Amino acid sequence: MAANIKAQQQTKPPGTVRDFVDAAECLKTLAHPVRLRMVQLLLHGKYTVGEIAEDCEIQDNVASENLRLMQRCGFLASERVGRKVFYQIAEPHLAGLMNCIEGRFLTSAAKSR
Amino acid sequence: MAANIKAQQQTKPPGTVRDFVDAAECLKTLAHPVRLRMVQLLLHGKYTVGEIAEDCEIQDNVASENLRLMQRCGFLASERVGRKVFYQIAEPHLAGLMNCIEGRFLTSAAKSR
DNA sequence: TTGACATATCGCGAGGTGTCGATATATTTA
DNA sequence: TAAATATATCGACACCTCGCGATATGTCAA
Repeated sequence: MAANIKAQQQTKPPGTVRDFVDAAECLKTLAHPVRLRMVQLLLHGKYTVGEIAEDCEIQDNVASENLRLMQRCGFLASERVGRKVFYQIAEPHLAGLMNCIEGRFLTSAAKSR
Repeated sequence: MAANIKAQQQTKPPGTVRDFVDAAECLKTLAHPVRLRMVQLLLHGKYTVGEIAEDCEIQDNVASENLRLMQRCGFLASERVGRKVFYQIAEPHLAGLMNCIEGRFLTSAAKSR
C-alpha cells in the first residue's frame, strides 16, 4: 500500500474552495479597520450613524456606507427612530469572531486603555 | 445628570479604529476562498505547494503566491525538503479563528461530506 | 410650508488586488 | 553537464475597493 503512506500521516478535511466563497465575502466585509471598530462598538449596544461616525472619526456618509455593507451580509440591522437610525448586531456569531480577533490582534495596551 | 443618560445605558469599549489596522490587514489576507481552504487544509498537516494547488484546483504559481501572502503576515511557515517546499501553520490563533468561521459559514452539507 | 437635521445614494478617480503567461531559480536524476 | 521537476518571481491587465463631494431622501420643528 505504498500509495497510502500520505493518507496514514494526515487526513484531509472535507470541503472544497467553493465552500468558502460565502465566508470569504463576509470576511472581506469585516476586514477593514473602521468596520471592525464598528462591530466592536455595536457589540456593546445600539448606536446611531452619527455616533458611530464620531467614534470612528469619519464623515457621516462614509459611516453610512460602511454600515450598509455590513447590513447587506447580515451582520447588522437598522431601526429608524425619528430622524435617527440605530444600528445593532444581527449576527450572533460576530461576538465569538470578534473575541478571536481581539484575542489575537489587540495589544495589551489597547485592551487596558 | 442629563448628559449621562447614554453612559448609563451602554459602555463604549476601549480602543479606536487604529487598534484594528493590523487585524484588518491580516483578515484581508484570510478573506479569500482559496486561502481559507488552504488554512483549513494546513490545520490538518503539512502539505507541499503542488499538493495544495491540486486540492484547490489552481495553478502552482498561483498557489505559491497565495501561500507567500499568508507567510508574510505570519500565518504560515515553509520548509524546503529536496525540491519540494512544505507549508504549515505558524500562527496558533488560526485554529480558533477557523473554528469560528467554519461554525458560522460552512453548511451542514459541506461538513458531512 | 420652510428650514434644519440625520441619513442615504450616486458618480468619480486614485490606488490596490488577483490572475495569467513567461521566465527565473533551486534541486534532483540521468 | 543536461534535462526534468518543483517552486518562485515578474510584468501586464482587468477588476474591485475606498473615500470624497454633491445631491437626494426622510423627519421633525417653527
